[in-house]
Amino acid sequence: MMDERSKQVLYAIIESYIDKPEPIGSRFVTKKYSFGFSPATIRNIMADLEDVGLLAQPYTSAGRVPTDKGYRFYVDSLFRQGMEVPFIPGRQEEQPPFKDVIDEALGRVSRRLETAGNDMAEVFSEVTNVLSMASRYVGIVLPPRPEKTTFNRIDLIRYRGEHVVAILLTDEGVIKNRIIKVDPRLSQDDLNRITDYLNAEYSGRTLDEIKAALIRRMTQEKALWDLLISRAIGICEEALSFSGDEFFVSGLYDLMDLPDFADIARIREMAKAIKDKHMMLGLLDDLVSAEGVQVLIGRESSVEELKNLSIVASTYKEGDRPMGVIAVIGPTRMDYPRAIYMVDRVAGFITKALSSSV
Amino acid sequence: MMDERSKQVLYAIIESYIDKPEPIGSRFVTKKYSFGFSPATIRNIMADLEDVGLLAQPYTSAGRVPTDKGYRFYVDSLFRQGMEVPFIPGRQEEQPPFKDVIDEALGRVSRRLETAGNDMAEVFSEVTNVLSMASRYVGIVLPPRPEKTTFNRIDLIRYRGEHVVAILLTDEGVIKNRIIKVDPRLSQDDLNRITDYLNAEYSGRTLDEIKAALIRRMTQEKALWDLLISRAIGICEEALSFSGDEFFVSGLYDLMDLPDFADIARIREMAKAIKDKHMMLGLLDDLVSAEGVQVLIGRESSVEELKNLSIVASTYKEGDRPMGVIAVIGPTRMDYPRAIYMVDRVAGFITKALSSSV
DNA sequence: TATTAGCACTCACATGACGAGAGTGCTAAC
DNA sequence: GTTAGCACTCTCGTCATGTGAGTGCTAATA
Repeated sequence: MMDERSKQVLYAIIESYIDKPEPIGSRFVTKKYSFGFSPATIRNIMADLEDVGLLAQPYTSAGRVPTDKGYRFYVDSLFRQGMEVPFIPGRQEEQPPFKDVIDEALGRVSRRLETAGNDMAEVFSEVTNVLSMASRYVGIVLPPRPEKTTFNRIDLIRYRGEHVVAILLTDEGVIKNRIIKVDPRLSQDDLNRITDYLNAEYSGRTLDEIKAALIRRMTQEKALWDLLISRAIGICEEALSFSGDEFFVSGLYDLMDLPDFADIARIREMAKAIKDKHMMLGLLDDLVSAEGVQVLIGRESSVEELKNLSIVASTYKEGDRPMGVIAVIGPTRMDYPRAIYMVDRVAGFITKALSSSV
Repeated sequence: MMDERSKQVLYAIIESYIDKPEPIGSRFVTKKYSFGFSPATIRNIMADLEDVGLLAQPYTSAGRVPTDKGYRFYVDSLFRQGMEVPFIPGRQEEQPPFKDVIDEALGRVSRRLETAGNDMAEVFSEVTNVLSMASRYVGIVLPPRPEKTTFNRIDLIRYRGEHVVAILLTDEGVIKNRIIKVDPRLSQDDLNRITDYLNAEYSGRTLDEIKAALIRRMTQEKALWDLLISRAIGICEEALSFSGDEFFVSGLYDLMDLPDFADIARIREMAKAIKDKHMMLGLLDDLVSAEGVQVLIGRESSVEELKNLSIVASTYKEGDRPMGVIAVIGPTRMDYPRAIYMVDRVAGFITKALSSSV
């Protein structure tokens, strides 16, 4: 096991490197902190840390740089210490208090939303901005997977001849509309009867369940039911079929200002990775079941494009059901305490918004 | 006035430069085309073209590069010739026929939309992608300014206690929903009466007109009207108040692959410019009234951030009313014939989609 | 035994010199 | 009016060189 001193040196290097992405030398460490040792001693410690794979040298006789494993060690220690930044002798606390930033931003959002009455689409979009602003990295918010949401009601409105607009409301405040074609002979009365039926039948169940139920019905008893209901089922089927592969992203451009993305190849790689909705969804979807804030550092995600990026994610819930995921993406050299705090706060905010709106 | 030969040399240089953004030398021109003159003669012509400001030299004794004015000359000649690319002796026609690209893409979109029944939000999103793919630059689509759209009907649906969801349908297929707070004592019957009233009163008028009418009423006769109607007006007011400062953008990342954005500063500048919704809206909004395809080259837009970018834009219409704008943004060194063609086609497509859906 | 001073060594990076190459402008000949 | 010829200019890549930051190792020190 590593002794306390080695850890402190590791943390010092990580923090310094996060602050400025240049290889950290032994002399620098002694100057910035007050370990009470000479550079030579620090050098020995650094060599040891390199041996265990927590630090790396970009080239012989340069300063040291944290490895993914080093960040992992640091983050794990953060979690063990209840997110308190570890002690390092002589550290200057120059950090502006980032906790106020998010308080203020979320306060503004909730005030703004009061008038809008918790339209969740608004919430998600606003909150994505807040997340990226506050973390200074890319903010991502996955709205509730449509299938997990709870059917509140559906309405059908005649629209231009043979179309109806199906408006689907869920308990979570998510609203979907779809234009679908229907038999032009259906009157608004017919439509009303259909919606009455659907609302009575399915209210309070998740869209997942409803889909399953619909399929069962359509196969089992297809000829038996009366025309209206079979139509209702068809319409409902159509209304429930949306892709659900959308999510909110914000802050991509600000990320470009980081020195980590000084060369164009990196920017492109990053943009490509984040644009890859499919991969992103797969990755974040896996986290929906997890508890608390999750951190994926560089190669840990085993996605080649993300090798230089870290993800800090958390689920938000409705009651005790996890509904969706929010995340911050930034360079592996990320201000983890800040990012973790932001993600946690924002996830809490959404959870609260969801429960208060029921 | 310039003689034919000078023009051809200008066009040759512009086309060559568009093909590959490196200063074009006299020798190169004689090799690639067959003017039948020696490099020395071409040099003389080039010097003349530089004198009138159509070409520029990055540094003494480098090849020539087109200026904004040069592109403008080229584009104007395109317009004069009905978009036919000008004649240049000995040009190889190696261009793959780009007209097929867009045909194919738009075909796919319309097939896809048939089932979805012309949900305009879908149309705009799809079409933005097509535009950026086909042009290979950034595609931008401004949906109809909400105020210009025509009220079709409004529906109010009770939702969780004191909220109602207001669903606003326009003739243009644009659907807006807003959650608004209402007096909880209003029954669904009351709501129905309100919508009946609003639908009867305002159907077929533009949201602009309606807003004006609402304001007139609210001030003029506020106490006189019965409670329900005053409520109806209040709700309608709320339902009509949305920002409308959103637009669709696609293809920003592909733009980064262009050699024009080889250095990071340019990318950042570009991203910033395009992200600046306010500026963008202002710029494009001005074009709504214009006829046909508009081209803004570099500094012509008099927006500092756009000095290296060109915009090719066109309005789409509903009937003869211009509803919104689409545009392609790329480097001033843009394949103008292609971009103009794409913008024109896509604008036509949207116009058709709008009219066929009425 | 842990720490440190001293020192030789390594490597990236900035600087400047240099030559090759592309392209020009000009002049004189065609 | 056109072109060949030529001197000239400027960029860019390469190479040599020096500097500085930082290391690892060894021997001296507390």
